[in-house]
Amino acid sequence: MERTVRYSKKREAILAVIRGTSTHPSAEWIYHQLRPTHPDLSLGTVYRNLTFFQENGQVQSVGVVRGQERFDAIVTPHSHFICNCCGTVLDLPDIRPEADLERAVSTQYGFAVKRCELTFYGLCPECSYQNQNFKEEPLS
Amino acid sequence: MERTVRYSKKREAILAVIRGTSTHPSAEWIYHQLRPTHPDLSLGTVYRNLTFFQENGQVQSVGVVRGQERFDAIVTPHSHFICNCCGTVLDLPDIRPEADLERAVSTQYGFAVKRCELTFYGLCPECSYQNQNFKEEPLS
DNA sequence: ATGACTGCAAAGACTTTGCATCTTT
DNA sequence: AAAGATGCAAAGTCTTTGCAGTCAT
Repeated sequence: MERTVRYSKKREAILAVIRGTSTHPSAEWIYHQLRPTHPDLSLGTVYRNLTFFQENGQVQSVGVVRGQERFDAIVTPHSHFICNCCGTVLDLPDIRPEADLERAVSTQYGFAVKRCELTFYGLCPECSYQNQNFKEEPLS
Repeated sequence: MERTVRYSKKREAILAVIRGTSTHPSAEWIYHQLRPTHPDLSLGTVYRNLTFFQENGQVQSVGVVRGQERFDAIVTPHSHFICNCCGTVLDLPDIRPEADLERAVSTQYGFAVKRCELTFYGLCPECSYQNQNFKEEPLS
């Protein structure tokens, strides 16, 4: 039996926050964003709804950056850049792996590919400028 | 002043385990692997050495899969497939994003790109076969 | 009225860290 | 002897979960 989904004001607000930002927010970020207008919101509810949205394909995980999972309301294929210094996650709308690759993985290896993530790591312009010493390895 | 690195038997053993497997192991996996031969090994030491190897470019993180960070001793560019069902991480030696893309990200966006990760998600052959129902659900 | 949704706080899972001890050089 | 590396356990972070109360249908 399918679960009946009910309306919830907080769920709506949480999704609106995710859709209204390009920061690829963490659960904590969403929580703090909503706290002023929803003083009784609980962090657990944010987590529960994030799971809900992922199961429903409304939100995708961008991966874990510095210990926190980051989310994205844009579920159409696109790539990301993650700054090793400040942890910022940015969209790269134009950058996309060849469509052939996904098919190649399916046929060559026999995998049922659902989706594909292309992520670049490095330094964003601000961090490159401010922090020349930060040359070495990812914090990711 | 640079830190002086000293030899350590356990460090050597840890690296050998990572290099000797294609499972893209987690800290816990490495720990259990070594426990029989090194009964006094501590999990903290595994973590400390994983950080060390990453800082030295001997090991790279493949990302966090089901809450555990996974590592890879192959640091040359290659892609991965991650099974949503069993969590297996597999190498895709032949699959590689176009070299142009990395350059494009640098020039178009002004990022200092250090590296790039291409990861495919889906079901591995075993899981596709065993668990047909699994494809119905838009899973995490 | 039913069962979905939530707040709260406790529990869980993974990782980091402080300190005394042991090792390498 | 000096400084790095480790064991141990405590602490830290992030996330999940149980339960009782609230809300949507």
